[in-house]
Amino acid sequence: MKDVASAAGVALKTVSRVVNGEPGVHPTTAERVRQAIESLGYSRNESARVLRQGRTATIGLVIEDVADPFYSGLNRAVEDVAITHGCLVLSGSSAEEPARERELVLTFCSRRVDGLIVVPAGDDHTYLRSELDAGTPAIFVDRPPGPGIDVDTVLSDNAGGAAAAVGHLLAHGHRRIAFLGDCPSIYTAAERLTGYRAAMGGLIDDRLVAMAAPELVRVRADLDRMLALPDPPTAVFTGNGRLTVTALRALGGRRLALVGFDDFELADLLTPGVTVIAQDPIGLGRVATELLFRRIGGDHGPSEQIQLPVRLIARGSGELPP
Amino acid sequence: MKDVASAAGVALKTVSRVVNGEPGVHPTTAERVRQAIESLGYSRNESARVLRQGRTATIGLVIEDVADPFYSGLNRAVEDVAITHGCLVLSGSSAEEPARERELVLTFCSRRVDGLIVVPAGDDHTYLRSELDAGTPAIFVDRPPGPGIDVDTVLSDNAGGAAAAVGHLLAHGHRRIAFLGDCPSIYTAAERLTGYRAAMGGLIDDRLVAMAAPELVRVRADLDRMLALPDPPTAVFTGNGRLTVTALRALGGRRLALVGFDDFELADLLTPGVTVIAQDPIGLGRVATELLFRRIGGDHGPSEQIQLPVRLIARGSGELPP
DNA sequence: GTGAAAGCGCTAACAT
DNA sequence: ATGTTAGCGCTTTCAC
Repeated sequence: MKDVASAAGVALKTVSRVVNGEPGVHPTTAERVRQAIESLGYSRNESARVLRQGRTATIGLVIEDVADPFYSGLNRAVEDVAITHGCLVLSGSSAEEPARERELVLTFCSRRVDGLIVVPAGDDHTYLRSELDAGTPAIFVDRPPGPGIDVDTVLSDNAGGAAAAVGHLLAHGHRRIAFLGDCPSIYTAAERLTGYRAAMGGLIDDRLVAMAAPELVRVRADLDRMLALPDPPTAVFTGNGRLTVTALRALGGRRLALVGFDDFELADLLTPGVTVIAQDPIGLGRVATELLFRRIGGDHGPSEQIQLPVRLIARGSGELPP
Repeated sequence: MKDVASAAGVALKTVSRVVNGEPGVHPTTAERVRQAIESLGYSRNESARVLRQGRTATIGLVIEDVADPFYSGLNRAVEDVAITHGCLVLSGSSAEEPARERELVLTFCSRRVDGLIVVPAGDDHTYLRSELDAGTPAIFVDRPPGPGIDVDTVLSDNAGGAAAAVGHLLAHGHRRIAFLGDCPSIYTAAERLTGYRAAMGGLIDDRLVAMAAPELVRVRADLDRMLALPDPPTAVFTGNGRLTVTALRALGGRRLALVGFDDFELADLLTPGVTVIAQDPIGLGRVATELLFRRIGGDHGPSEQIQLPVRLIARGSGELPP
């Protein structure tokens, strides 16, 4: 910038004004400066600007896995909103490991991101306390923070969606409805179990409930065990997208009514089409990011807990008779 | 840092030494400094460090869409390699728009990223010349740069894969093989057309070749037109993952042998399973990022053009008889 | 083993 | 309309 200034025969500040489009520069001078910038191939050093202004024009996004279709859709929505605010997105995958989540968040903070969007992997977020106090806004998405941390939260209606799934199967005549959920330590899995239980009421049979990581071997064993019961399930509710796919593989040809939590591409092309409770990952990302920019903009109102609706999409598998 | 120094009763520089783990600090002093850091909740300002050192420990990644399964897999691979080098990843979606690609790249450059990984949307990359000259390494992935730009490139064997797909269908007795490709202006689409033509040899019939964006209405019209010919195709080769899925939807129940470029989740669960030419998005990302870090590390050897193999996965749809 | 001073490239505040 | 000065928080250099 100094070189540009001397090349254009003006002071540093004038170059700064031109670069930032600030008013109060004579058009002729401005043009001269622009020429100098062009011929020297100058481009402003954002790091220095950041250091001075305190704003990085960057937000940090921690998700479970940037390659997961659910989270990558959310990622895209975050990016699209960020770009309208002139912000870039630093993203990282926690891989469902609390330590990695923490490390990513703290790294983002040391880079002085303007705000954070976090899909938490762990349930202890006390490490965030000092950053929040220091004024870095954070929004939790998909899952709430651990106890004692008061931040904005954007969640899907997990329990309601699960209840709707079960209600749909009940309405189609099923009474023996199994639930395959993810590890109960994961918030969403626990919520969906709650919704399942509420909707099943007195029909609950614990032998029809299995909760663990979505591994093919494990899911196949669970299904085999349930189907070998004297009164086997006639329908199954799977607790997330990966479990749905794993269960379909495990079922092989066996036809069982099925409703899955989470929509996925090609659900309509399978035979039968897969009935799902569709979350709105793009909506989650968009709402969270808009809220984040309100906070960055200085909105210090009480923390908000937003819940987004889910919707049932009937495609055939959930309408099979018992 | 100043506060920490005075709290610990030492000079600024000593705090810096402790923070950076530099040698030459008395253990007792170091401990006192660490206590001060702890109690003040201090964390180093990376922006200032960057300003001073010139390294941002950040790389920029421009892909078509962070939400696309192919590119999000690549994104994850880039992240995983970057993290082993202590780097974070700024990612952005070009949405297949050259202007957006350019803007993202230049924004990343003005933030002084240590390196760039680009899936180009446009074919004019002269705007990168000055950045490359300034020493910012860039790796192009999936598609090569426009003319006159000499950078490292990591591509899949598009033509070879397409030829293998057609060869597979020929081996199963097909002679009337259609090709549904993406816009021919996209490098990969053009390469795959080349491979298709080479493998078809004298069997080429231009009425069986259609290239345009993967929209359901258009793909359905193309297929309908081809299937209404006096000698309709008995097989189709689709030029990318989205076209494969769109073609499957457009075909509805009609059984036609099919091989698709790009693997996708659930390809094995459809009936019949979908035979594909599988690219290795994770390999592309990993190889590109490893090469990038070699460049960042000071390797100024001649630019490399790397081609990754693809492999055919037979699942049923490509083995249907004519 | 420790510290003082200079300066990275920029912008904010205050001249002129 | 333009220029001057100070300083963002850190690392580098060199002195103690």
